[in-house]
Amino acid sequence: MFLVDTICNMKSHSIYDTLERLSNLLRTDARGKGSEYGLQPIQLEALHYLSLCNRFSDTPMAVTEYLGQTKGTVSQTLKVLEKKGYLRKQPDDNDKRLTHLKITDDGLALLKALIPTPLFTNGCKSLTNKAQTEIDNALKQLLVAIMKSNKMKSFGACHSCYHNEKRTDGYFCTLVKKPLSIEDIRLICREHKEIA
Amino acid sequence: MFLVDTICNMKSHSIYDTLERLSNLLRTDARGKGSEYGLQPIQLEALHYLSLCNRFSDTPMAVTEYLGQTKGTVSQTLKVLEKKGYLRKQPDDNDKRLTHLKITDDGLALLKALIPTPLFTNGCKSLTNKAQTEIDNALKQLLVAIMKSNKMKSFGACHSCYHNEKRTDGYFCTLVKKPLSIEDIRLICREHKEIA
DNA sequence: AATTAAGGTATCGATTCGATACATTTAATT
DNA sequence: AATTAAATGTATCGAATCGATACCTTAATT
Repeated sequence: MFLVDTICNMKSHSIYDTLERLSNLLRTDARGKGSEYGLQPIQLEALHYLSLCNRFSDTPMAVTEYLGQTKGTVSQTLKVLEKKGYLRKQPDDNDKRLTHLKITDDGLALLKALIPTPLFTNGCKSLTNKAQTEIDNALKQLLVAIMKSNKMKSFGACHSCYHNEKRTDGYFCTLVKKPLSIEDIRLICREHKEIA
Repeated sequence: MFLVDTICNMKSHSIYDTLERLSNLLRTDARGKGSEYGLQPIQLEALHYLSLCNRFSDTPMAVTEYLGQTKGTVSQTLKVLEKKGYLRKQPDDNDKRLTHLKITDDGLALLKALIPTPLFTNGCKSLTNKAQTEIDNALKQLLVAIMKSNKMKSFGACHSCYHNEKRTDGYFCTLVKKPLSIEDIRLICREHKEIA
């Protein structure tokens, strides 16, 4: 195993190991901080997603796809968040199957206090701006590589999306056929498709 | 929030978000692959740790510290792994409180098949060696920064440990007061202390 | 010898999570 | 236009995670 790694210069084991440890650190910290508010890690992540997505991607199904769980599980998670007053449900005007999930002010305040977690913020503060930028780029590169080679939904922002058109009066999504604001194109979308 | 990020060139939000997504991808994949063998993500991670640690760090308490859980939880995890035949418990010769956890051949075969997960391996294969090295370094840098600034146990390998001495006939740990082999100093230790 | 600390197990309750079934609404097909 | 298929969302069940607590055994300390 080690021999093969050396010959092929495959770093996948090393990258995986480090990522697994970072993942555990984050999850443990999120669990600790979230428990002060009676929230589980997955509930915090769902709320976090809702603070980053656009108005076409704030439904239970979108959360389900983003978090890689089943819709039954997500349904329960959302019920808890709603009961605690961190989000409210809002029926869609046109499609009666859809429910939009809107974060409340309490929810936003919670996220601001907990994300990124203190443990993580401390760590980043000790790094130079240059190092932070390099780490940021490296992580994004890895994420894109994994998503592309496994043909997964990218959940990128509209500004890098195939369906987004720049027009004289702003932006326009050719998929949902609606105009997009400056705010919109910075948020992530479940229908995102990377520009060829 | 965004304004502050720009002024201070703080990438912590971006890094956190990407890391959270990568973490979810890994966990979801590990859950899916592990379930084919009746194993949960945390059980796989415990087994994975035991394949990386040295003979002074293969106890339930060490696993507890590494995974950031409580010893009760870990006790259950280990019971499952033992019942499924992926590890066996071995009492310590000197300290009757201690139990060493030894991975079986079945356990090793399982890890070889599941770690890194296919999703992850696919992603890495699409990257150049140079990119992989950069990502590997970036992740390690981030991990060390977080651990140092939060004064956490490093769980590094002996070759970078304060307690490890190079001697004429090999290596020696001045903490546990025992000689170390070439194999030993490549494994991670719960007592690891970074050289000054 | 008595006390304290450490390693480990057992048990409980709240929560996660996948699987399944179900209801409602929309889209597709005939 | 009527029927069928697909998509969204909820409810329920069982297995498993996880923290908390209590408890036992052994080692270290006083």
